Amino acid sequence: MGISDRKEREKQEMRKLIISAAMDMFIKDGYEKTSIRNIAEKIEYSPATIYLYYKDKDELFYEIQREAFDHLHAYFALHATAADPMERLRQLLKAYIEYGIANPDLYDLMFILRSPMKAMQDEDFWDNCNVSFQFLIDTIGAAKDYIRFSDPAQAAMIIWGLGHGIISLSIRGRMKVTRMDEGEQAALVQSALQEFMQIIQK
Amino acid sequence: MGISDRKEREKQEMRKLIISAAMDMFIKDGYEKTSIRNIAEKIEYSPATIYLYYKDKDELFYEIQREAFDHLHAYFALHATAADPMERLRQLLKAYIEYGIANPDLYDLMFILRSPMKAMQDEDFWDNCNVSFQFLIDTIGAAKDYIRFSDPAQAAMIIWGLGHGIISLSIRGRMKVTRMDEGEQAALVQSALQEFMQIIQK
DNA sequence: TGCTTTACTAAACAGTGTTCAGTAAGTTTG
DNA sequence: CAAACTTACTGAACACTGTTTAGTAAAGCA
Repeated sequence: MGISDRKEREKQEMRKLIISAAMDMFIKDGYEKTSIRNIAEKIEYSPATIYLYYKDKDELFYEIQREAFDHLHAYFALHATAADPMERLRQLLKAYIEYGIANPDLYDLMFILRSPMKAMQDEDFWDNCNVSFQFLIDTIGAAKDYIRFSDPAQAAMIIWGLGHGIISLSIRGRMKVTRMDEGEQAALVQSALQEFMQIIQK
Repeated sequence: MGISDRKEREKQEMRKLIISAAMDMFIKDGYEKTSIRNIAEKIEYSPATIYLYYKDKDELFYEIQREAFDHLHAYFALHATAADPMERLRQLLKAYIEYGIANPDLYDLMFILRSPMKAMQDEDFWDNCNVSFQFLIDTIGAAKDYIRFSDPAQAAMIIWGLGHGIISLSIRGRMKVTRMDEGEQAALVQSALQEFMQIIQK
C-alpha cells in the first residue's frame, strides 16, 4: 500500500519535527523553557497534537536524550583518538568534562534530569546510553594493564563517577563553596585530573 | 518593648513552622510534591501567607538547604571519628555516599537542585555548605602526608567529585546502564572505593 | 474610643502538563 | 461521483504550579 507507506513516513517526519524543535529549544533556552506549549508554538501546531505522537513529556524527553547521547558519542569519537591506551583514556575523561561543561542542558538530560527516565524500562536507558558507555568500557579495557585497578569494572566506576561528579558540581553551581573564580576552578580541576591519572597509572 | 519582642519571636516561630513543614514534606513526599500550596495547606494557612515570611520559593528552599547541611554535618561528625587520618578519610567518603543514598531528596536540595541557588549570592551557598565542606578539608588536611596528591586542594576536588558522582548517578538512576541489580552495584561501588583509597595512599 | 498598623486571605494572573469532544480534510467504498 | 468512514488536528477545559494584589479583621496605640 503506497498510501499507508506515505502516512507512516509523514508520521516519522512529524516526530522528527517535534524532536528537533525540542532539541533546539533545549540547547538555546534550556530545560525549564522547553515546555510542550512552547514546542507546539514553535512548530505551529496545537499542544494537543504533540500528544498524538508522544505519550507524554517524559517519552518526548527520552527521545531527545537519545539524540543527545549520539551527540556525546560523536564528541568522544572525535577527541579520544590517541593510539596509546592510557593517553586515550586521559583524552576521554577530558573530553567528557569539556562536553558536559560546554553543553550543560544536554548533559542534564543525559545524566541528571528525572524526566526522561520516568516512562522507561531499565533496558531503555541502556539503549540510549550504551554506545557512549561502551566507549568508556572499551577504552578502559584497552588500558587495563596500565592502571592500578584489579578490575576494569571498578576503574570504570571510579572514572565515570569522578567525571560526572566534577561536571555536575560545576554546572549546578556547587563549586562556589571553594570561593574560587571560574578560571582558578578550571585550573584546579585540570591539575587535579592530571595528578589523578598519574596516580592510577601503574 | 515587650510587644515587639514577642512579635519578633512569633515571626521566627512562623518561619520555623513553615520550614519544618516543608522539610517534612521534602523527606516524606519528595521535592516535586513540596509546593507552596501543599505547605500552606499542611500548616493551615493560605499560600499568600508564606510570602509574608519568604520572598519566594527559592528563598524558602535555601533555608531548608541550611537545615539539610546541618543534618549532613551531624552525620559526618558521627561516622568519621577514627583517630588515624587515613582511616577517618575513608570513613568520611563512605559516610557521604551512605548519607546521599539514604536521603536522596535532601541530597538533591544540597547538591543537585537549581532552586535553592537561584536567589543566592556566592557567599550564601558558602554559609550553608561550609561546615560540611570544612569537615572534608580538615580531614584531607590531616591525611595530606599519607596521600599521593601534591596539593590537598586537588585531593579534595577528586574525592568530593568522586563521592558526588557516585551518589548522583545512583539516585538519578543512571547506574542502570551497568545492567547490574542494586546489590551487585552497591558491592561494586564499595570495592571500587576500597581500591581507590588504596591507590591514592602513599 | 478612634486611628493606625499588623496579619492574613480570597481571588486573580500567568504559566504548566494533559484530556476530550468536535471539526474538517483525506480515503475508501457502493 | 456521492456517501460513509477514517485520520489529523484543535479549542477549550481540568487540575495543577508560583506569585501578586486588594481587601478584611484583629491587635496595638493615642
